Amino acid sequence: MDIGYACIAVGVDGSMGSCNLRNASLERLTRLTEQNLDSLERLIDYNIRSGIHLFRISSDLVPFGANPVNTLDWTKIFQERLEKIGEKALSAGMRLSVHPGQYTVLNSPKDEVVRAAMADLEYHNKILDGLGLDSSHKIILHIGGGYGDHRAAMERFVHNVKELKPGLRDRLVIENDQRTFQIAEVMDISQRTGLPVVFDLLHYLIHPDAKRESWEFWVKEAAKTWRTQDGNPKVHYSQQAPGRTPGAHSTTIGLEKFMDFAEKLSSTNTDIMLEVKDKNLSAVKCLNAMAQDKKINRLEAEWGRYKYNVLEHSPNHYKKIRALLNGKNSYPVLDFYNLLDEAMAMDVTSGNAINGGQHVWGYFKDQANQKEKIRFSTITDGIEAGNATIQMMKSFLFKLSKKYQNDYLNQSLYFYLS
DNA sequence: TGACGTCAAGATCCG
DNA sequence: CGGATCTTGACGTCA
Repeated sequence: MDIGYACIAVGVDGSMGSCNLRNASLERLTRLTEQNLDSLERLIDYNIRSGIHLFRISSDLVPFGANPVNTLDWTKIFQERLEKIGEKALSAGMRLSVHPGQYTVLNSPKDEVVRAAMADLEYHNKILDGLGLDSSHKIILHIGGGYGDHRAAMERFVHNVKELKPGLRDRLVIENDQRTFQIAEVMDISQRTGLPVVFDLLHYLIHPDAKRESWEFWVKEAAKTWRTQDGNPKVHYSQQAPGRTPGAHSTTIGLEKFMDFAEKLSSTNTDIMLEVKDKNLSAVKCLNAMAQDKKINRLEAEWGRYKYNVLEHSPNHYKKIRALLNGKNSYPVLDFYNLLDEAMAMDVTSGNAINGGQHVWGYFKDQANQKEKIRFSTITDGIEAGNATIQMMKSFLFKLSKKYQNDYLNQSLYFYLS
């Protein structure tokens, strides 16, 4: 079982640059694509360092990659680059995927929308082809609109899938959505197209099938649709953000619920793609929860990254977690993350923020110059007086961390989470 | 016609 | 002028 996350990672320079249609010159598109490949490689490197073997590549990799305005032969131009990145991921045992969003509608009654969807699928397929990946690296697609007649809409989907070229079709996987096509309908389309099914748990909970079969049932049924050449079955897992509109993803994954889910899958070789705001952070959390080697150093490494965040949220939790990790022979993964999540959900008071900032300042106070010393005390005084912000303090400390090349702080999440 | 979701570019505001 | 904050863009469907 592999556990992964989508598109971007907290603490990694992996953002995808874009531009608007008006100034999408070929020069700009070339430059952006090159920068985005740099970002992709940094993300892959991070995944390898972190033991993450499942990752979704952002659709923004090539700006306007499916738009006629982009006439770049980018798979040729960046062929070497793509192959190098693909090889790196493959040799680390990584499984990659892409996921066109809600606006890629293959079953539209409008010809031009279908053509655009096909172009978009071609674009996504070119990413995976360019990276040199086989058909176990998937393109996950929703069915599309209902148009007041699901039967006809499903018929159009089945018909249009058959129009796709074989190399692309071999990569395609279909997913249940939270609005229109529930899992039983998607399974029906799978029967008629041979496409494997990604079961999305949260979509199912919001929009279940008419017979209300259990999710355990559907996970098993969906797993049967995956052939050998498709690789391991895959599910999407997310949790509802409390008090937000149904389907909104939670900021982080609650571990008890996740472990209940994952333990029921553990014998099936199913991969779990997390959809959650804190991305890689939850992936590492869930990997640690399911780890075979229950070594405390996993949690200690996490603590090293989170400790100053915890301190600025709650000194009390900071103490509790330190005490928890003193028992060197145990592996209190659930207690650890429960305390961590509880702390991170608390409001940051200015007093606690300054306290946290002063701990971090401790790394620099001997090497800092006079101007920097004055600046730090001006900011901390200013926070109490109301004319400086916690953000100002943290971005100043971030500058110092980079300037003085503090490796321990540079891998900390202190500068990336508020 | 706007809401939906997502991210970053672009625009504007602030001291 | 630099940094923080708001708005826009790109996509298609549906109320």
